[in-house]
Amino acid sequence: MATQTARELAMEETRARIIDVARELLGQRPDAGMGDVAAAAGVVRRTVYGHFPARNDLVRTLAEQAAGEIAAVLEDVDVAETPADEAWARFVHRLWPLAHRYRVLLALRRGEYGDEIHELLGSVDAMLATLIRRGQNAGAFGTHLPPDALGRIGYSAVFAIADDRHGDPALDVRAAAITSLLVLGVSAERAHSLADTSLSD
Amino acid sequence: MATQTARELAMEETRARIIDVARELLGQRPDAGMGDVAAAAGVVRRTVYGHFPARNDLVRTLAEQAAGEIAAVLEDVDVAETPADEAWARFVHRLWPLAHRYRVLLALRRGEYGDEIHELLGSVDAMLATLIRRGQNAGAFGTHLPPDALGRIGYSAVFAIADDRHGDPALDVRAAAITSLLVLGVSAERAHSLADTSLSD
DNA sequence: ATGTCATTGCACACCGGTGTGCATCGGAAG
DNA sequence: CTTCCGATGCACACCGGTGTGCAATGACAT
Repeated sequence: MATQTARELAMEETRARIIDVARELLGQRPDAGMGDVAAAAGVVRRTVYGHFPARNDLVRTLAEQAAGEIAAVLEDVDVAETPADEAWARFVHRLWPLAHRYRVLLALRRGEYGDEIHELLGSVDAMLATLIRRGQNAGAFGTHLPPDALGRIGYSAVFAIADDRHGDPALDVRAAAITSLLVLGVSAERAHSLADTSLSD
Repeated sequence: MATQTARELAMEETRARIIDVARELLGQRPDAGMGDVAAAAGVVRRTVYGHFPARNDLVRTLAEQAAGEIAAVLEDVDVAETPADEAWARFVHRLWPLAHRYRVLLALRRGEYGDEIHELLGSVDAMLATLIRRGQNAGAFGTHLPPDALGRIGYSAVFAIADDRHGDPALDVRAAAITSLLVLGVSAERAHSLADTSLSD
């Protein structure tokens, strides 16, 4: 019902491929140019401009996708019935593949592409802070930092580990879950237990 | 015995001022140009090139200073007699002013200025890993990550907090110490105790 | 007083990335 | 078969930053 003609399909496929390689390429080299993106997508520079009039439009699309996916995961995981620390553990496990997929977020987060785009991540931060606050009120998380900061730091720990480790994914995600839980003030025992039980989820 | 003439002194003063503002400016905006640096130093662009033939020379100087100062602190603090976790707490307290001074390090660390400069930070990483390994062997730190990675992540946590918090320095450094100790697998009680006793040091 | 030399204030050439214009091709749509 | 239209391959202008060249200035050294 949405699209029909093989033409439109092929066009969307091209656009999708551009987005894919851009996410990958800008993740590794945030200052890559439109020419690099085009080459990686097996397309001519001019064609990229056909889909994205300006570089910023491309980046914004990436940011929107990332923020959307992460927000969806967070919303899905942060239900009032589950303890906050368990919700966080689940969050990290489901965030993990995205953390690699959206290495661009590292660049986005530090505002490398301007404020407009940086603010797209704002809603994620807000949701994160809410979860953290809930955990602090329940005594599950520490209060060595206010909720919003604790959320950002815990979140950045996950990305830092994703950026650092490139071994067995199963081992790495476990390390990320444990470490980020420790950041939030969860005890080592509880952190290990959560990381293990969330694996079988 | 080193330098005498007022001329040479004034020149060194100019050079020092350029370095100072460059550290500050590139810390906030890593992509600032030589023109920006010059303007901030109250000098003409051409003069900056007089002291630093290429932009990279300026950045390298900054990186060398930063690596040197941090290595000095680390060497000073990591003595075999003190428990590793206490050494870390002291390290964070003395690193804290530098973390603000050398916000450039954030950019350096992610290799934004090329590999050559990135490697200047290598010795710091190595010293960090040694300290962590000592702590792990003594049971003071966790083993959820290998020593080198744990060192980098703990270190990056400190910088992440420095980047995030800009309130009361005394409170912020305490939060940074506690949080980074938690990352290393130190218990919350011990972390708080270390953060407090290191304050009176 | 004379010379030295860091700094100045231009001038430039160069480069790489951006974004646009336009004629062209070729396959799908009608 | 003709029309449509996305992709191509050029062209180009523009911009901002880099690094250099050089004459002029003026403070300091001798």
